[in-house]
Amino acid sequence: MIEDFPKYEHICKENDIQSLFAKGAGFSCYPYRVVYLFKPVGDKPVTCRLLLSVSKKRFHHAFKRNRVKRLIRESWRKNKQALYEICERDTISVDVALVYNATVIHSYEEMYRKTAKAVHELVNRYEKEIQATH
RNA sequence: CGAUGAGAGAUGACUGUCGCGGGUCGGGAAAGCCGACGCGAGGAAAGUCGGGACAGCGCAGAGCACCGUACUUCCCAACAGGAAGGUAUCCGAAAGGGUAACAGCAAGUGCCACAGAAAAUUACCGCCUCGAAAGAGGUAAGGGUGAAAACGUGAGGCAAGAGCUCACGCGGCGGGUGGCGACAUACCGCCGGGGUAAACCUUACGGGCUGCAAGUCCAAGUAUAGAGGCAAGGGCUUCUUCGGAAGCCGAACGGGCUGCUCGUCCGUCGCCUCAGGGUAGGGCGCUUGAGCCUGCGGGCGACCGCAGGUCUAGAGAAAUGACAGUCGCCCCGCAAGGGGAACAGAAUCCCGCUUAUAUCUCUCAUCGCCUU
RNA sequence: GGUACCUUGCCCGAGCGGUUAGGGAUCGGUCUGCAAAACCGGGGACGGCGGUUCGAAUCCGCCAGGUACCU
Repeated sequence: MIEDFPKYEHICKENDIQSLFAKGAGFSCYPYRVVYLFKPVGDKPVTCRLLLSVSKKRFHHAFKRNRVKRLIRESWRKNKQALYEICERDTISVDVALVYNATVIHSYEEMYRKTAKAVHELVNRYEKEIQATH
């Protein structure tokens, strides 16, 4: 059970972000808008990368945006294991963007449940896509 | 002990588990590997309002424009910052304290709505003189208008009046005296003034422009804008075999000298050689500095000097977090217990200012009460 | 991160120290069988807080909100 969140799991490159939002599929799962893109692993190990977005429009103060992003990161690293299991099984990588759409800051406990739900939903959608292609 | 005012400071502590960003060390051929140690948000990190450091560009020179500052002396790298004073004004019974864009409308120009006769060389009702009257002249005390009406009060004086004269008061200029100075003045002489400079402006002093997305290096890679050489010499239109030719217009045109002018310098068509733009990626800039702490000395003070100690974030779509517990702090409750903790997140770095802030601590001043 | 600028009714938009123009929209009326057009009339605003001034939308500070540019 690995619960870390190292640098290579961040999406930083401009090109990666553009291709994720251009090609990726998405769904809403309050308080998130989830955008994801499965892609072949290439020469690197299986990786589930994450992009966070908390808009200045919804939170004017920088310390509130930081707070939300830290809570999401914390809950993501605790919940990403389910996603890794299916990726390891099919040897495929995935880029995920979580856009925070709520206008209030939830407690950590609640945030944990919401993120678990979003990851669960993402896994379900992937399984359906796999079944459809077969 | 309490109240009021001013100033200074703090911005919870510790333990465990998991996680993040830098650093150092060890292992490893290397890794998105393993391990150890240590560091990791603020007083405002904010606004970007001043001032610097630093960097690039520019800089023969002169003038103008533009911008900033504005009581004095001192401090500071510098400032629109600070200290000590002066003056004005406000609060207070007093002690004392707060506030001030605080140079000049007695240099010039402009403006002063409505009302009013008149808003600056004024004269409506008045008052006085002359005149039969119409009117002419003198005058600015009183009335009325207005935010503001040609120093205020009293006396003398006069036809009536008026700084016309005198006393006191306000103010200006010159001199004396005191103070480094702003300035003060129960001193002397001369003078009499509407307001407005956050109106133009005047005076004095100061100011190159742009900002780390500054700038610079690397690998990859080529546009033609850079450099050099040969050489050539303006612009427009038409034709063209793309070499050039013809016609017309003008004595040039374009650019640099960071807004303008003078002045001054450079370039112009084509060919060859060198060099190597933007975008995306990585490195440097990037944290040792007008640094912090302690002690001693100097100064009313801001601050300065000396000695010793110390290293205290450095990211890059951007780390500094989550959970649990214990002890402090505040609130509710007799108690068990329950609840709460403001404003707010570094982005090149400093010094200030401004704005947002819960709670606590300390110092000083004044007043009140109690005890000795 | 840095640098310039803007804010006047529901919307657009003049105003540069002296009662905040005008147009569109809206509401009421006239006209019409009803509406549109036309005509008449009404309500409604200087982003906020201070300062200068007799007087501030205007001049000067400080906040708030918004826009553009630099990569």
